[in-house]
Formats: sequence, structure tokens, C-alpha cells
Amino acid sequence: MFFEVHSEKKIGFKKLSPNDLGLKKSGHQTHIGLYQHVLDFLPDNHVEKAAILIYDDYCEILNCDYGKINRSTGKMEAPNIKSGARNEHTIVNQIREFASLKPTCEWYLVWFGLQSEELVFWLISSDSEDFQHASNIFPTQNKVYDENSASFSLAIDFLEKKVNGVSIKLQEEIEVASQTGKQIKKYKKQDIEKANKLFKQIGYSGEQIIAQYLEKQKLAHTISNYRWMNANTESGMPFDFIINEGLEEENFIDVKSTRFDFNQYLYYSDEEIGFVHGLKEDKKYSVYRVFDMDNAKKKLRVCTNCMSYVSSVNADIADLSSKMEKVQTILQSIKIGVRPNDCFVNIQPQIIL
DNA sequence: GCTGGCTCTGTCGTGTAACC
DNA sequence: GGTTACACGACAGAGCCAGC
Repeated sequence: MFFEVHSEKKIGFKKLSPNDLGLKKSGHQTHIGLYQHVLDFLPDNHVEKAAILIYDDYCEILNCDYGKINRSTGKMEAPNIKSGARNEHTIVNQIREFASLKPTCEWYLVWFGLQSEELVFWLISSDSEDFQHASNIFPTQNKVYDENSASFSLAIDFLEKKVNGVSIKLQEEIEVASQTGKQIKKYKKQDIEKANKLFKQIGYSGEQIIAQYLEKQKLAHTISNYRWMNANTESGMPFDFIINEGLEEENFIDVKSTRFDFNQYLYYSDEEIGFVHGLKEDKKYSVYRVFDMDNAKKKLRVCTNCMSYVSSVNADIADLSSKMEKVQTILQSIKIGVRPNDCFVNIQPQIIL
């Protein structure tokens, strides 16, 4: 999701000096020096950018002050990223904090820009597995690699997997933000919009997978029939399928899909809670949780019996709504998130789809 | 292969601002 | 007013390359 290398197609690879790392007591360096011709799309004057720092399994979006030294000749050169104030959470300060924990290691930095003009910094310590990969990819230290270099495509391929792999937590947060509308400052509006689009695609793919699964069940006479509400157009109903298990018995199915693990939060609107709460006793409601959607083998767990949870939440919503009315305020819509393990009494073992 | 000039990068002295 | 932190930029040295 994050990974689209900037069209300048340059990657810098540098061994960091003790002064870069802030490890030399006599040094006063307040920046890490970078090389020219990488991040040339940024202005010469110092600008604050969002940057992703990756170090082993650590991945975080931090502030980064990028710029160049203004020489007396008027030339702008020697690009660098500044440390900022001591307590400021910047790329340089975080790199120096990691380096201070292993003062005997050698440290390397890989950096490049994304099409979104965000920056990526990959910090590597000489005692890490990443260092072995980096040594294979980059045969020469302290060099700028471009698309004509054999290392470039190798590096992009490895870094794409690395960035997408270690940024799972960030992507989970964005998936949540896309479903709830929650504003998180570090994510740009485009990221949320992309995640929202992706989430809708994943939601529809999940429903398609369940439609195929139910078709097989129907042929095996495990169920008598089913109806897919969104097969042609989005129905707007608070459920996705109705399954007929016997002549009269109806089971309302809501398919909740995620690229991540089973226990990622499920999100309900107050309308969905009201619908489930209002079901008659002869009707059933289940969530078909489709997870690991990024893998070739998607997984399913069927979750049933959430009436106790729904009754409690519905009462709380009604109570809150009533209290708001007392101060001439209406409760227009609510989104609630809950982990499947915390709201369903019966959760069936996983099925590989 | 050697030399000299140019470019690039890292180091660190110094001025300034912030803080106590 | 003294101390500390930070930013700026001069300068040294390494690396590169053209000319011989």
C-alpha cells in the first residue's frame, strides 16, 4: 500500500559515521549527511516531511527535516536530515537512540523517496539478518544506486517485501481508520481513501468467496438455499446473505473480511446492532469472518450467538441516546469496534477456503 | 600511470537562542 | 550571567576524472 518508489528511481546506501550517529563526544553534528541525487525532488531549503523508519521489525512514521547546506558561493549542496530538538521524535533522533543501544555495531542507512513524496529510511546494524541481505543487494558501500544498476531491481523487490511486511501494524491502523472515519494525524487523507477503496474491494471479494462456499454447501445439501443480497448491486441491508437451513429457518449472515488475523476488530453501526437486537427468536444471526485475505489460502471462522453482547450494547446506545436528548442533542450514528472473541459465544474452528 | 584541478562529503569551530 | 543545545558554514581531505 505504501510502496511506490518515486520516479527519480534512486536509492542511497551509506555506512553511518560516529558523528552521524551522535556517538562522538567531541562532535557537534546535528544532522545525518546524505548523498546528492537521491531525494532531488525535494526543495533545497529545509522542509519537514513524513518518513517511514524501518529497523529490523520496527516500523514507524516519524518527522524528518530534509535540506541542504547553503555554501558561500550560493550553491546548495550536502543534503542532510536534521536531528531537531532532543525530545522531538524525528528520524535522526530515533536512529541515534537505536545506535546508542549497540555502540559496538556498525550502522548502515538505505534511503529513497516514494511517489507520494514520503521518505523511507531503512536502518541496518552490522549484527542483523538485514545486513546479510543488504550486503548481497548492495555490492559497494557509500553509493547511490539508480535504475541502470543491477542492484536496483533487487533492492526494490526486497525493500517492497520488507516495507509491506514490517508495516502490518500501520496498515491495520489504516484499515481501522478507513472503517471508522477516525482521524489519525500521521496518515494522509489519500492513505485513508486508498485503504477505504481497498477495504471495499476486500469486503466484496470476501462475499464472493462465501458465495462460492455456500454454493458448495447447497450442492452437498448441507443447506437448502441461500440468497446473496449484494450479488448485483449494494443492497444497503445490514447483512450480506440469508441462508435457509430448513424449510422455515432463516440465518442472516454478515461477512466481515480482513487482510489481517482473525481477531482484528469487527465494526458495527448502530443500525446493524439495532437489526440484530430486533431479530425474532426463530431467526439466527452469524458473522462469517474471512481473514488472511492477502494469502492465497483464505481462512474462515463462523461466529454465532452474540445476542447477550448485542442486547447489552443496544441498551447502552439507547441509554446514551436518551441522555443526549435531554440536552437537545441527537445521536446520529455510531460506529463500534469489538474483537470477535469478546462478543461471540460460539466460534467454530477455522476452515481453509 | 601520474598529476592537478574540481567536486563532494564529513568534521568541528563559532554564533545564537533557549533555559536555568 | 552562565550553561547547554542547536544551526550554520568554513575548511580539510577523499575521490574522481581529464590531460599529459
